[in-house]
Amino acid sequence: MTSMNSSGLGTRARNESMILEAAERVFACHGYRGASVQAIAEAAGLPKSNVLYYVGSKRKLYVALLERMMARWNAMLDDIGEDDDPGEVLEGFIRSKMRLTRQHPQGSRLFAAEVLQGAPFLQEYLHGELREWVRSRARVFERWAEKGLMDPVDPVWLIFLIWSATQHYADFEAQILGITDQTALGESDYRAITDFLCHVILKGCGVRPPSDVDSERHYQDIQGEETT
Amino acid sequence: MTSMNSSGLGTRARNESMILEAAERVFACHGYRGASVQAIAEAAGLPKSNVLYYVGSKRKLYVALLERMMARWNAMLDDIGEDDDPGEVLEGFIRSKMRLTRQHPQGSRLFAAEVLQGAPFLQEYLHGELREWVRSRARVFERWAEKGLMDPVDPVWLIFLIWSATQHYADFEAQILGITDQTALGESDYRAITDFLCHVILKGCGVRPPSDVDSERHYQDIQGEETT
DNA sequence: TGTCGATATGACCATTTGGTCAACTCTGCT
DNA sequence: AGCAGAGTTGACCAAATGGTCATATCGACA
Repeated sequence: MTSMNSSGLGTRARNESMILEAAERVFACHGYRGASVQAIAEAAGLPKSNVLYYVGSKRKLYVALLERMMARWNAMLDDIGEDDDPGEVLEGFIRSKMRLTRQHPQGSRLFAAEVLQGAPFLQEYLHGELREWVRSRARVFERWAEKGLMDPVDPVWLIFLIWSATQHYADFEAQILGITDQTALGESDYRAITDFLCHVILKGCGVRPPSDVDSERHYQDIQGEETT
Repeated sequence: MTSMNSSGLGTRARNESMILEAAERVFACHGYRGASVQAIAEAAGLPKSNVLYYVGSKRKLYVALLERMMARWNAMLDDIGEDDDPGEVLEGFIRSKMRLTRQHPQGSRLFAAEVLQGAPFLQEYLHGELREWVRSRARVFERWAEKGLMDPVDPVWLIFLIWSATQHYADFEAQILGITDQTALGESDYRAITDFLCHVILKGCGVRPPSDVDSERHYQDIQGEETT
């Protein structure tokens, strides 16, 4: 029987998750080089030696965090076909990405920091899995455009537009809070932003929005006017 | 007469600009903490002591770079009024921001890294100048919406959308190159991306595009279809 | 030629870096 | 009680960190 303490997790599991959480914050803030094991240890409330005992090395810790974030991202992706409804698919993509950003802001920033330094640890992933995913989507978008279901925009840039617009609310949170004079973005902010992005992007590439009244009542006041 | 060498600049001016250029690269890549004076010195091809002789300290160098970038940003901003044409203003904004991103990718990344770590050196700027600039724009956008010249979208989020979509092509260049399997984004890429963003964003918030045939022939094939 | 300020740089310093290691405690089992 | 393995941690290391300083060289002008 593996020992269990009051928290319900084994010692190893509990400490490792504390370390991962703390490390995600520190790496997201200062990048790989700028983060020190000492700072991570302090953020986790453990001595440096203990951190290294669990994770082995700074590099292994960093890679583990990146892999966790990529796993979250992959878990979000569902497959699509050219017979699906463009509006539903695009809106679903925007909403999923926004949810990911909201639920894992530190992970999103960690990813941003990694890409900022040239993605030395993610080359393989970017050139492999992710590229294939983007291409498969792009093909479907092109078919939709041929069918007249959306404007003939470059699908890859459309994906990047969605990526950037959603990613922004994690990576540039400090800028947004500074400009809007808030201390945090609340649930209502995220809902409104998501609705805004769905409205502008779908309309902007000529996609008819999905007309599901049952789900979460998407557009509210913004929707309805079609340039009269 | 201040001495002039073969390059036409004084020794000080020449070395300082070399150091600034090198430092921008290194800071953009690794952030403030992750960048070392040694690395900057090597990138500039000078001994570390010489770098510190010119710039005083790592912190002063970093602040100088941020200020230079903010100056570039400020230089880009032109004032607008509610009588201006929404399409022209929005498109001008997108094109200006895209040009800034293209001409100073390292500076853009430097800014991103600074905001990622919570913008400790830019709090004042974000809460002051930049906030007022955003607010003044927002007021004009709202008037346009009241006049029926655009959809009643939240103007602040619209500004952030433009910011993120353009900023993305500097900050996430590694990701874009990885996915599109290129080694660099060329002039034609930037032109096409800019046109794409203008198309989607203007159309997405219900703004009639400016009809200037004379300027640089903006939309080309993409334009013309209005959801038929 | 000598002088003076700007430029250049190696030697050096205290501190911090990632990482190792031996010693220690704790916990469960026989 | 005694043993074993997991967990814990301070001491320690070589390397790198930001920064100082004394010294040396340069170019222009007297």
